[in-house]
This record gives sequence, C-alpha cells and structure tokens, in this order.
Amino acid sequence: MSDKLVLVDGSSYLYRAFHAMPNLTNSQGEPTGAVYGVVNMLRRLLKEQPAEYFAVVFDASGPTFRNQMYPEYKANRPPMPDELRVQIQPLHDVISALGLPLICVKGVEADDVIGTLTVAASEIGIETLIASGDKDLAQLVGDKVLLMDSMKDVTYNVAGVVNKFGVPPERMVDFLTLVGDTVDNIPGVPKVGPKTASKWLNEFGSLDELVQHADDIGGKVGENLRAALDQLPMSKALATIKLDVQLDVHPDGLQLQPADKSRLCALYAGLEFKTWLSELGGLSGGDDKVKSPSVDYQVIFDQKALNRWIKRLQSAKLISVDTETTSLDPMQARIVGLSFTDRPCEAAYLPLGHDYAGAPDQLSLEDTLAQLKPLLEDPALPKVGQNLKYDRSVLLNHDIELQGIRFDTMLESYVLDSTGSRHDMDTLSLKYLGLNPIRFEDVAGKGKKQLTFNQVPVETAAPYAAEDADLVLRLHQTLYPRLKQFEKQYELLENIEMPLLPVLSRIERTGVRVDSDMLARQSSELSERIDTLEQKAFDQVGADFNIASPKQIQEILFEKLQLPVISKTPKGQPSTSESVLQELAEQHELPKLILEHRALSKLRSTYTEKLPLLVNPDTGRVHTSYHQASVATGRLSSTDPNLQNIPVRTADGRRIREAFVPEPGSVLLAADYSQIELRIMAHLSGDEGLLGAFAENQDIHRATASEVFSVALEDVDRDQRRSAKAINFGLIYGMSAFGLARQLGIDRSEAQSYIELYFDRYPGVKAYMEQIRTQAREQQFVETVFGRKLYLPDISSSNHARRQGAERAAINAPMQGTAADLIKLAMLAIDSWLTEQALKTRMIMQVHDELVFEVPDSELKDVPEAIAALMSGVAELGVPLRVDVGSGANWAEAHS
DNA sequence: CGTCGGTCGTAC
DNA sequence: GACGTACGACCGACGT
Repeated sequence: MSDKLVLVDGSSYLYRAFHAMPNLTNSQGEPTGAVYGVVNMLRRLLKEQPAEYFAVVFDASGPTFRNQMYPEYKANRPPMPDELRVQIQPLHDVISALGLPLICVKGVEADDVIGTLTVAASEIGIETLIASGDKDLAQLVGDKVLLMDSMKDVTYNVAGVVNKFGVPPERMVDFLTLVGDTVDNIPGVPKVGPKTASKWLNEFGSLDELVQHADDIGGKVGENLRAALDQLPMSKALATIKLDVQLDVHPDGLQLQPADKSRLCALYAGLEFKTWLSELGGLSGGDDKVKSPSVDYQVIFDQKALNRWIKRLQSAKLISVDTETTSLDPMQARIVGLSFTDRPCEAAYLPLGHDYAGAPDQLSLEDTLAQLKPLLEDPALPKVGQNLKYDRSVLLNHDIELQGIRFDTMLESYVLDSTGSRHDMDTLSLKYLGLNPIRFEDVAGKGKKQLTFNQVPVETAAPYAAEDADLVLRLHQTLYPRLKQFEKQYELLENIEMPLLPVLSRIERTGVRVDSDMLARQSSELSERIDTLEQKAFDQVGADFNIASPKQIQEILFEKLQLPVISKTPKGQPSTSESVLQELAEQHELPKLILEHRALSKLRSTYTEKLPLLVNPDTGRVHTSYHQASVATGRLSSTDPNLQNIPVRTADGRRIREAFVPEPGSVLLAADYSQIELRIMAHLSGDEGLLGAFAENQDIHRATASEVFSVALEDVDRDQRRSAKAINFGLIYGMSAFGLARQLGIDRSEAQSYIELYFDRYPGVKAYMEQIRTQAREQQFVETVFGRKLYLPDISSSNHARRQGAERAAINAPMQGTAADLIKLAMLAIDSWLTEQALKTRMIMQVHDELVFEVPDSELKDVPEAIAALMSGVAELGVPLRVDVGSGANWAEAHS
C-alpha cells in the first residue's frame, strides 16, 4: 500500500451512472441504478487502486460562490430528476458503510474540495489520484497528481492531458475559458472549440497573451474573440477550481475505514443487490456474525434489574416497546411479558406470565405493571413500536393507557411505500436490515401444536421478544431518515397516520352491538330456503351434487346440459360466475336456482352464521380490526369481522344490517360522503362541466346522462341514467369500452361512442386521464391530493396486461386514495371534537366513505349536524363535499 | 389434517 | 384479456 490518496468525484459519477445504467429498481419500484453504478465503480477502484487515504466528494445542495458570481451559472440545467434525487441518500449510506470518508461542503463544488485536498496532499508528499468523468479537473494534474476516468478506464498524467486536450494542465483553465461549457452555461468564445483553443494557446502561450493579441486574429472567430473579451475574466473565474476551501479535514485524516458489514448487509438487502449481499455472507440467516453484530439481550427476573431498566427508560429520548400476550385478539389478550430498549443491539425481556410447569419465578404481573404504568402513560416519553395499536389495546386490558405513541415502524414503512404487500416485522427486517428475525412459529410452533405465549419457555421467549424490541428501534432508525427525505410522506405520517392510530384503537374497542338472536332467526330462515332450492336443483339434474362447487356446476351445466360457455376463468375453465348464470337463466331453470342458492348461502355462511361467533362475550359486541397498512391506495381494511362488506344491495342482504343495533337509549347514525370519488375526479381534472354540476348539487348521473345523450335534465330516462352511472363508475376504475359494453349489455362500438361522447362533453376529464397516465409512466408513481404515493412498477412492464392493469390503477389510485385521506382527516377531527365536547357519542365504524356512530338520544339534537359539518369541512377542494346523514334503530334504518 | 391456489361474491 | 381496492367462504389438489 502506497502513500496515496484517491479522491472520487461522487457527483460526476452519480450523474453518469444515472444516465448510463438501465432503469434498475428494486421490487418496491424504487430506483437503484445510479447507486449500483457508482458502487460498482467504487468497488473496482478499491480493488485496483489500493490506497491508504480515500474520499468520495459530493456537491452539496444549494448555491455556490459561482452562482453568486454569475447567477446564470448552471441555470440551463434541468432540475435533478426525482429518480436520481432519491438515490443520493442510499448512495451516501452505502459509501459510509463501505468505510469510505464522504465529504460534502456547502457553498463550493466537489471540484473545489478535490482541488484543495490535492494541493494539501502534495504539500505533505502524498500522491493523488482523482477519479472523475469531468474534464475540468484536468487542470489539477501534475507530477504527483493523476486524473482517472474510471468508467472509460483511462488515466491522464501531464503528458496525457497534453495529448488529450492539446494543452498542458496549467493551461486547462485558459482552454476551458475559451471553449466555454454549455451544460454549466459558461459562455466561451462562439465558434471556438477544443481545436482552435489549443491552437491559440500553443501559439500565444496563454490566455493573457492571446488577449493582448486579440486584434491580430482575423476572420469571424477573431471578431467573436474581441466581442467576448469583456466576459472572459468571468468565464475564467468560473472555470478555475478553488484550491483554498476551508475544510475541517486534511488528507491524512482520510484513512480508509473497515466496512460496517451489518450496515452494508442491510443496505444491500434494501437495494436488492443480491450478488454483493451474498458476498457478505448472505440473507440465509445462518451466519450469526452477519445476522447479529453482538447483541446484548437481558432477561429481567428481579426488582433490582427492573429498577435499573425503569431508570434507564425514564431518561431515554425514545423507547421501543413490545408486548407478548396470550392471544392475537387484542380485546382478549393478556400480557405474558414486555420487552423494551432505548439503544440498538440491546434490549430487555420482562417475563411476567409464563405459567407452564417448572417455569422460573417471575416478578408479579400486577405489581410490575403498576410500576411501569407511569412510564407507559407518560406522554412526554416517546415510544416506538410495530403495530402499536395492538399493544395499546393489550395494555388497556390491564388498565394502562399507552401514551406518547410517537412512531410506528409498520406505518413508517407503509407511508414510504404502500405497495410492499406486507409491513410486518419479519418482512421489514429482511428488507431494510437484511436480517431474518426469529419467527413466532420458531418459538411457539404452529398448527395444532402451537403454544400460547405463556406456555413458551422463558429462555426461548426472551431472545425472540428482546429481538423484536431491538429490531423495531433499528428499523425506525433506518426508516425515519428516509421519511425525512420525502416531506409529504413525512407529513402524512405525522398528521394523519400516527394520530389515527389511537382513534382506530378506540373504534375497535368500542365495538358494535350485534343482535345475535336476530341473526340466528335469519340463519334458520335462510336454511329452509336453501334446502328447498337445493332439492329443486337436484330434481332438475336428477342427481345430488354440491351446489357450492363451481367445478361440479361446470360439469353439469356445460357437459351434461350442454349449455353455452359464456366466458372463461383466468385458468381457462368455463366460468360459472353470477353474470354467466344470469345469462343462462334465460335458457334453463337450473342456473336461476344456483344463483339464488349461492346468494342465500353466502349470506348464511359469511354473515348470519359468522357474526355471532365474533361477538365478544364480555362486551356483547363485535370488535373488528382495522388494518392501517394493508391497502395500497391508503384505504383501511377490516377483518374479524370485515365490517366493510356487509350486504346492502339486495333486500335479503340488507336485513343483516338490521342486526347492527345501538344500546338502549341510543340510535345508530350513518354519515356518508356523497359521490366522493367523482367529486375528487372533478377536483383533480378541473373539468368545468363536472365542477359546475357538483356546485349546483345536481344528481351527477342524471347530469352526465343529460350531457352524453343530449337530452334535458328532466327528460333523462331510467335507462339513460343507468348507462351514465356505469360510465361514471367505469371512469373511476379506468374502464375500457369492452368493460362498459359488458356491464351495460351493449356492443362494444356503442360503448365506445358513449365514452367518446363523454370525453367530448367533459374534455377536462379526458385531459386528466391522459396526464395521469403520462405522469405515472414518467415518475413510476401517482399521488393523492395529500401526497400519498402509490408506486406502479408495472407501468413500464413489457407485459401488455400488467401494464394496462397498472394504468388503470394509476387512474383509480389518486381518487380512491384522496377519498381515503379525506375520511381519515374527518375521523381525526370528529374524534377530537367528541373528546373536547365530552360527548357520549361514539364512532363505531368506517366503511370507506361512511362513518357510523352510536348516539345517545340526549345528544341527537346537535351531533348529526356537527358531524356532517366536520366531514364536509375537512378540506377545501374545487367541489363541495356533501355528506348525507341518517339515523335509526339499526344500521339498515340509519341509511337515509 | 393443514396449506394453498382457484373461483366466487360481498362492500365501496 | 378487457373495472379499481379489499376480505373471506368454499372446493379440491397436494403434502405431511
């Protein structure tokens, strides 16, 4: 190893790699090509140019002294593309993890830092190798200074510079001054290129001499030179690299550091640089050295240790908290243990409720929780966790109201990129830290033999539980800086998702009263009708079969009865879906029976039989789980039970809603946004016709029909309105003429003409649809009014179907997602208002565009109006947000 | 006996 | 193939 300093012009390589590399992305659709290109180059450089000192230098953001000198400097440059900007931080991270000193100085450019370091190195006898693709740096070449273009793999010494540019390094500034630089917007002498510049400089010796003899030069170039004389000093100053930048580092402080392998592993994992990752020991999880860089996990068995940790946590800036419990159901779960930490790679597990035979003595659950209560309930002590909505609920089961819920890694990941299908700890750890954590099933088993956590041995539980707390903190430390780069995403997290977490928790814990007896009566009634239908179907066929089996139905309809195949499933099988059976019902009795049977068994199996099983015995209510990080567009989803697909369309289905009832003395109140997505379409497109129709509070489908079919509003008939409604919904979903035709049972050309007529009448909508497609293609994502991003990697897929699918998602997501943002804001506003007013009204359900409340009779006078006002007033869009409110003795009645 | 893909149907 | 986003029931193939 020689006394050598390698200086890398990071900014120059970043740009070149960005433009040279194919558009690489990871599976999340995040661009990674430029990072790959630069890191690849650095790795080669490290191997081929062993040096003791090393630095990668980047331009800092913001203006430099050159901008002050000359405002037009680099003014022609287009702004940095987003796909490049987002790669800067990951690249810096990788460089640091590689152990390479990284330098970024405000007010000057990378060139100036490199120049200054080169001079300083020469003064103490260190040779310098500059790696850059920028020819400006040739002015620094000298006896002890080489310039290397490592992408083209050429190195210039003094002779090389002369050979390449026709002038020696000390004349490079003069050369650059004459030639100018269109990219940086430095004016040179018009019509003077490298050839003329070097010819003149060799003839006259220097720019100064040339200027003295400017009058001797003939021709057009001579004129140009004389015309440019005034601005040459400026150009020269701009082209001159500064050699005296104030730096807080010196060359001898730039020793190469050993690489931080675990950090590098995490970064490569996120970027999905699989080859380099496997070089480091891989993802296998088998390699403990890579997996856990010496973690310190403790188990708390006695009061002394507990005291130490309490003291430590009390003075921490941020603590990571996790609970281990007896159940996945947050309403039923009891605490078995707690884990926490305030420092990466350290954590403690506090077992409190392991009760298998031979379990070690543990601190008392009740006493210990009482000691921890002040800390957990301290709003001034910030907490981070993974899905803290669950932990909040579990703690509430023990009368502890978790406060200071500051960050949730699940939501951080979701806001950064909602398209990653899962945001659970295992997925995030692998993606962002390159680690495979101990899985729940590794400690508790799975299937029938699965233990509840209280039966898991403490010595098995502790590493698992402590690791969870540790990894949450480490994930947060990785995710949070990324969020900080995206202002909108950060605001979304801070202003919507985090505040929403406790609101959702309250809704879940309040639950909804369900009349199980009524559902039981409906079940029996349905069963009778189902049996009758089944018997009739068997009679028709002449044999028993399973009506619920699409496969058997398919055999009977299309083979035995030889009915025509209307459409096929994606697998190529003849479909037996509702629309197919509808059509076949015209020719045969059986499809009708199957349809009705299906409808009724669906109601019975999914709703009337299932809902009573989910009623909590303690509360007599169902407590759904709202998932805040599962829908890519920003919507919530609901499970156990799913309250967001309770039937409403048919009379039989609607009866299920009669079983959703209030406490005696209260009513159910439903408030829903009217046509929210179409209103958002009007807002986003700015289409005047659509905006006007909403401003006048018209029936939007009727208004559309009037426009498309050219009839007066009052003359629109039922069929025209139905068609217009299908068009309107189709637009929201990015539907094609084919889809509309199928929906309306008309032929494709007719559907096409409807669509053309629509776009004719609403040109703003047409322009918007075009624009959003283009935007999606260009930036690989679309966003809501509030900046929620949806990445669409498939938008540039070579697969036609996938690409078209992504285009439809691109059209739908801004509308669906903005609606989701709006109702979340409404939920926040209403929750705060109910608390401030100390009302007894409870928010109990959210169904995408509808909120349902349980309102005591005594509050019925003011609450409905106030809720409608809060929902309407949640944002100022180009259209009014209308809210319909209704109330009644059950959910069916509450729909006005 | 459990898991998983396929199909279907409910909501907005 | 052709309408976006979910959850979930049921069937039936497959593996333990």
